[in-house]
Amino acid sequence: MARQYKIHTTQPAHASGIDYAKELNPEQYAAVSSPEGRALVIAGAGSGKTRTLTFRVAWLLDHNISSRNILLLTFTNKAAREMIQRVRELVKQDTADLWAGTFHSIGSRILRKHAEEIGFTRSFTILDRDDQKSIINSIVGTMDVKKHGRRFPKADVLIGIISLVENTGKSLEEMAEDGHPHLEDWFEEISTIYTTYKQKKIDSNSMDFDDLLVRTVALLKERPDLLALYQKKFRHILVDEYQDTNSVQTELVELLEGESNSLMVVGDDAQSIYSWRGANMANILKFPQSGKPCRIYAIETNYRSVPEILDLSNEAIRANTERFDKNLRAFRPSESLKPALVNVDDANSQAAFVTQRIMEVMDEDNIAADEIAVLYRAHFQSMEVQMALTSRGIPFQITSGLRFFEQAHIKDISAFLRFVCNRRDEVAFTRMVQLLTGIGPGAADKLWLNLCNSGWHTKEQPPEKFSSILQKFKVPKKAEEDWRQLGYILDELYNGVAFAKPADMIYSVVEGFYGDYLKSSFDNSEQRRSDVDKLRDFANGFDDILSFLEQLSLLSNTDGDQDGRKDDNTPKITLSSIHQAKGLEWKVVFLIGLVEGQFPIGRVMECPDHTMLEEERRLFYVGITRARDQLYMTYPMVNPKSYTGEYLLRPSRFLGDFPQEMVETWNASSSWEEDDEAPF
DNA sequence: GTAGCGTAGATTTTT
DNA sequence: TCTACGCTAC
Repeated sequence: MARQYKIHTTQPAHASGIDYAKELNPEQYAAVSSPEGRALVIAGAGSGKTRTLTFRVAWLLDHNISSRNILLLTFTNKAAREMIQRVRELVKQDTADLWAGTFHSIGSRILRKHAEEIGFTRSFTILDRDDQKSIINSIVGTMDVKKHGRRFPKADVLIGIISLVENTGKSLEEMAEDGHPHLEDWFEEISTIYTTYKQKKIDSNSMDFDDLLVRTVALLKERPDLLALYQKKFRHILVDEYQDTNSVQTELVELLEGESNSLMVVGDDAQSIYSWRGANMANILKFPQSGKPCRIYAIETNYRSVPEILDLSNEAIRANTERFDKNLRAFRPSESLKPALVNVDDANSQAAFVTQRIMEVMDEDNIAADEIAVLYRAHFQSMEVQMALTSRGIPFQITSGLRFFEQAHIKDISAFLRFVCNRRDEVAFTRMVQLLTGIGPGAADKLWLNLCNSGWHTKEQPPEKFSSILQKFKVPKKAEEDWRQLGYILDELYNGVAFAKPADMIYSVVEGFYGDYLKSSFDNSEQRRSDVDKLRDFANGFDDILSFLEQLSLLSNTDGDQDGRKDDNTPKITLSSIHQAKGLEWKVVFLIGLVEGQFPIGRVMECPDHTMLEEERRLFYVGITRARDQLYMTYPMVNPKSYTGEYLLRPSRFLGDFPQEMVETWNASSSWEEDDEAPF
């Protein structure tokens, strides 16, 4: 009898030991194991997009791709960090060589390396919105635009126009032709401001966010040798949230892709919500039509939401015309609990409803506070909810417009550090010296002019001590003592040879000057003081002042809570704009303020075509799909403090996009005895 | 030219 | 609620 001998046909095990076919569903597996070349992954909401991307990185590492040959582009720094973290847990391999981050941070990284070659220094400053604003305002101040009689656009508007020009690659003229109302009347002036602004950035060795993209692209285009270098490096490029890329970002990606590199883009056209920042959904819709062969993978199994919520979201987005047709299938079983459509009297009763329901859900369903979110179109809609939660003592965190790193006191302190590193940083200098009593905008400008005329900052070597430099300049009598003190502080930050450590710099500034300033200038100085201490804690993680400053300007607030302002571990309700909620999920979600004029926001109605309305609808879709188990959609019926005179509100048109039997209607009216206000 | 105070006016979304 | 601006007194 013949002997039975079995040959094991198992594949050679991956170094990581991951069984990909088992860990992933067939849709995900197909994408993860895609061969080299171009690939488009359309991953619906809650379908495990991040999981797919992290496994893709692991897969590459398992197939002998070195981590230094991978570039991972994400929408936020936080997303990049989390993905790297998960990859590291998957494969026990060093991933330090892997480049991962936002387009802006990658751009910044490349530009730092080659700054000298394009007329900047390594220590160039990154300008945030606030910095841009002061530059623009100072330019506008030198022009006389008042005499024309008509109101000249505000700095914010001007920045918006300039940014759109940079991010779309269009010229000002083209923008004007596209019917930008602000541009028509003031074309000459805006054009001058634009040119001056660009020059000012160069003079002050500074770049704004747009420069980080535009200049990177320009550098790679002008320098084929560098381009070849980076193309050789990034054999595999992965891009997350591709639906929210703008044309400059696409250009950068395609440059790096070159002829032979692999490019995988992941996204969901239904979640494209950043067109106001120049994002172009056509980038993902037309990705397969570039002429290069492209594989397309669709991931349509939703693991997040119960069918009742998922079906609603599918219906809600259907009214849009511009989209890949897809239908997400629910993995989870039905809970037979329909999403609630709640009408309330006004914003106050809306807040009362949300608060009361939150307490019930926490109590009865035993759901933790950090599993609950209140989402809205715009931050002002959350005011009443904030107050209601506060008065009931329910802890919440809000990812609001005022971001940690952009608060005045944080920016004041970083102005000192910025100036010491980049002596051409006019914004930092003028901000810093205006903190001194007796020096206002006028004196600050004059001082800067004198400094520039002395030619001091062009002398890189040997650097004189700051105190002796400052001594040469006359300041108003009132400011003389502070001025001397400023010199001493700056000497502590930079002693003529080396920079102090970031945390020590902050200490010097606070002890030497800013601590007293805080006390005398703000009524909530203790709060601000503790923010400053948090900033110092954050700085403790850095040895190098340049990378500290870079992080300071590149981290957004959603990133920041991980680093800068982690205070305690009590679970908290989340209050967030829908934009900032992208990519996140909660068991219970409240979508509030669903009325015409607020959501969709008023101005989209003026727009002749449907593109803006469709984007609002996608935003609504993103909101719905954040919910796992319970969804409450509320709409107030009156707005007593309306500025526009619209007293009666109408429910959002989006609430009519789905069959009404998909939701349960709630009438939440307040009972008088509990109300503070009498009916008369 | 600056500081301090009062009032009107405003609110989309952010790397 | 907060902020940006203009007015007034130094």
